[in-house]
Amino acid sequence: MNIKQAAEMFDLTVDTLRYYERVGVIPPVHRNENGYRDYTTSDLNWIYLVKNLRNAGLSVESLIEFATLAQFRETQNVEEAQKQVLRDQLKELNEKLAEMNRVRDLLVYKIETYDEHIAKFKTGEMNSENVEKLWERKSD
Amino acid sequence: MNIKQAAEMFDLTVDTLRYYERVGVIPPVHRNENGYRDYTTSDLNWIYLVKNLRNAGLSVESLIEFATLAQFRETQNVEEAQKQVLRDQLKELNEKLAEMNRVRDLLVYKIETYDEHIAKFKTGEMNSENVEKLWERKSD
DNA sequence: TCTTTCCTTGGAGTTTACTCCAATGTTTAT
DNA sequence: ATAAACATTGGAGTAAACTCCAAGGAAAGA
Repeated sequence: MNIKQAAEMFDLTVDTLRYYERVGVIPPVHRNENGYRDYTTSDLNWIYLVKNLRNAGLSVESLIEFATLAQFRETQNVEEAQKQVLRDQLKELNEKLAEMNRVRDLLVYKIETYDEHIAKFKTGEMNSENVEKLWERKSD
Repeated sequence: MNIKQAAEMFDLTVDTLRYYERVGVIPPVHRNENGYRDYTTSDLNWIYLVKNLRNAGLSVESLIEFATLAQFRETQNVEEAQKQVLRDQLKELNEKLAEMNRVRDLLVYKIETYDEHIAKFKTGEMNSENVEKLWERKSD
């Protein structure tokens, strides 16, 4: 499968796919005689996992760590090392989930109470002067 | 309370606090006779909420939308409009949570099965050539 | 064959969210 | 009174993660 098809498959751009390969988020993809990338099922599986982990908020850097780990550890236990990285990322993810659940509860509380500190804006202390660039509509 | 104390209270820098005010994430803070900011409890409550929502992954842009909404709607129902924005952010948050839960399940599955596409790295297809900048250790 | 559409690379540009700096003024400590 | 430690602003710089571009080669359709 060529790069365009692979990109479409995961709703990524070809640039992103090349970028991921360049920085080491996904392993080097095999090329045909003209140097064109030819994505295998294995490659597509990688991309699928990477896309999911990125969506979940994991950094490109930690995905690179996962992807390159095997090369830089002089260990017999590459598989175990890699599984450990996945476990680390799972732990990260679980922590993020816990934090987000906490914030959701806070938000629910704020909506229910709509308390004084939210009502501050009613006093007109907020104005367009205060807004640097977004919603550029000064005095219309 | 001065800006340094406020920053310390939430483990933010004074620059970040000024930045938030400048772009409209928090309302303008009252100044004393010399133009120094003096944070009220209301301001601190704002900062607390903002910090939490940022931690949960909401963008600065959407926080600005929340903060400035009241000014740009010629509505009597400012409170209702603001509550609606909070509800929208809650919805966003819930969607993110659902997605992250899904990814967590995927990760658990990958760890359990450690399947073929992860094992690809064992073949040595990954090398330092592939790693652009991180872990800069080309043949040491 | 020619035009369109793909592919390659290296490198430059963009966006988001800060983060730092210079120049300058104020408050606090010695 | 003078130094240290605060404060202010406008604007420049930075890191992460793309995103775009130029120059050129390859493949597929009319």
